[in-house]
Amino acid sequence: MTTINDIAKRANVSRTTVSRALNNSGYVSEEARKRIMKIVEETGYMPNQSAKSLRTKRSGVIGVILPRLSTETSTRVVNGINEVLAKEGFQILLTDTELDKKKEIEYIRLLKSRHVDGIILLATNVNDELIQTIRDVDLPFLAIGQDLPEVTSLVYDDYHASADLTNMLIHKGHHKIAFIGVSRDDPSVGIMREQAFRDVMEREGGVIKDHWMGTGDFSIDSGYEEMKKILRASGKNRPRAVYAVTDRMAIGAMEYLKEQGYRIPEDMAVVGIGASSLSQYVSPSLTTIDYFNKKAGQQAAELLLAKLKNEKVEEKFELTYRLILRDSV
Amino acid sequence: MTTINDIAKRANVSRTTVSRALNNSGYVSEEARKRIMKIVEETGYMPNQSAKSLRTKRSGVIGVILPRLSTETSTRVVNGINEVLAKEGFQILLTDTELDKKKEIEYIRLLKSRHVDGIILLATNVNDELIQTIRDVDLPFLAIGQDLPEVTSLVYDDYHASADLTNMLIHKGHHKIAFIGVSRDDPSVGIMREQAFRDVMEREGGVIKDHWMGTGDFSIDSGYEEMKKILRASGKNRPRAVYAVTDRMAIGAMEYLKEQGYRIPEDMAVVGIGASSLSQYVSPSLTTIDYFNKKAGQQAAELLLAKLKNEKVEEKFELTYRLILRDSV
DNA sequence: CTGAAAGCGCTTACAG
DNA sequence: CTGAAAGCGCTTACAG
Repeated sequence: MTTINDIAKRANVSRTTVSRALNNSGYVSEEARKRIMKIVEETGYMPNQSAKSLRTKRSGVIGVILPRLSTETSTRVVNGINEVLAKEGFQILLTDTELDKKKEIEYIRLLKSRHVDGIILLATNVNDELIQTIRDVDLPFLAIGQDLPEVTSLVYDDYHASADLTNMLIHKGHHKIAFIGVSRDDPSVGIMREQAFRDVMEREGGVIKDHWMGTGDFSIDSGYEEMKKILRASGKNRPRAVYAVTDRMAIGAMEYLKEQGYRIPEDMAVVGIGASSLSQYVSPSLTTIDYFNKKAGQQAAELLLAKLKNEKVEEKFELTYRLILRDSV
Repeated sequence: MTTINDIAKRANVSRTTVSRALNNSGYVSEEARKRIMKIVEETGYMPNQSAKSLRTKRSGVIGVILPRLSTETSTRVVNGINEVLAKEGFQILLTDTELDKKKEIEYIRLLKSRHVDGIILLATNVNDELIQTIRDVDLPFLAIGQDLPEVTSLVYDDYHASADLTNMLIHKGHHKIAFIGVSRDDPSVGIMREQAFRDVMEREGGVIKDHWMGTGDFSIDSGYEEMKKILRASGKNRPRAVYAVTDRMAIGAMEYLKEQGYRIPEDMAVVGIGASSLSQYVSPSLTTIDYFNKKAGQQAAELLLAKLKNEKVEEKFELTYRLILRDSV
């Protein structure tokens, strides 16, 4: 492997000068610069980033922590992050917690030791140890999806999105709405979306029944199972709509309903959140909410870059959303 | 940031000993080890990976080069890679070429300069400069999806998969089959799948017409457009089935067909390749081929790990596939 | 405009 | 069992 010393020798200058030429720092005579660049070209020399990083304390790498690598939401966000970061010459070091909270903390530390310049976390929960760890590593940090105290956070407007969706259902004439949520460990999805649902239902005179409330785990299967449970527990008095807090669960619910011969939306309306590509092509197409995940990723990357440049950045950002009315309602 | 020197000082030993304790290399008295580990715990010390990597020439990072971050295929493969690698303590440095061939080469070099221990490339084409670059960087290397000469390659069995699919169509009574392929720059998808189609059609007495052959770009839209073109060019003599080389294009084709009032599969059968989740939930569900992408990623990671351990590894691996018969045929 | 020297935080022969 | 020293490949005051 060619090093800066090899280049220096061949160009008859010190490695100091090579470094300056390469980084456009300080004065280098045009002559020397040309000689150096020519040799760099010829040899295909690339500076050793570990050495550089050891010296400068910057690595050109941003750590990204995902709850799951294989969901469309994650992919879109990472896509947005990467688009912005790649343009600035940054690379992404990717980690996947597989929804294990311990790993979130572990990876934050690990990324620090790998000298990443900053971290973006797609957050799924909020807890003290997490906050503490983020404070400890003292790196430019950005959270997406949850409001982490004292951490720059980009949050989806879960409350209003959920409220809008519920309202829409009610104004379409549905007062009996089943709800498939997720664990309350996830404040954004598990608490905010449910709270908005309850608030609107109460305000608008909707009917909430305990056995119409299910709790899934984000998977299509869990949507299917919860729908089954809800219908079985309902007897004659059935809901006329079901609101699942994610598209995948909504699609699972639809599967069960179709199997049981329900017509959607005539017998039962279905809505989800996420605007997955699945939601568009499933039949009937699913009414859902688009959170513009890619844009969230882009914005997160831009904010992180601003932080790297020591620009002042606000602590909280609320993202926009859009209701997509389709055939399932 | 705590360094090995801080730990050494506090433990009253040299940093040599700390290093030995941390890496379980050489002798360290039980006493010293305990003292060191306690302090490591307390301080949450993590070795600086840049320094380590500079010294040892290993980084614990594997570079992954994707053609597109936002496709299900890529995601599944990366998922498989990550599952295996994370277990062994490796991280993934992710790069996305956005289907730009130049970037493939650029990123290989870049990853080398970042001291990755190995590279996995989801290959989309084969060209001399690429092969040359791979040879130049001289790193443990693995290609998935294309057969790269002299590079360890994991390839899908595109020929037989495509042949099986075509055969199945013919045995269902379809002799007039339209085909939506992609550019021949991509040998696996653009050449092999088409070749098998042509071979089987010829052998089995199928009807191939030039204006029934379209070329898309992997996108849903292109499937839609190619289907439109094909039907418009066909006049009265229409195909009775369409084989798109990817699920997304097949789904685009389905969209157009449905819009035009075709019944699927009665008026027109549709098949794709990829076993995307879309293919399962679209209506009617799409007959397709499952390439077990996640498993491919796992196997790639395992082979790379074997190479890192200097184990001998064969040069070519053919992956298996599975035909999934569903309602679109 | 240029270079010698120090130092980033590790590991690893080598010597004891 | 332990430590001093060298060195990985860079950058950056400092001096000229």
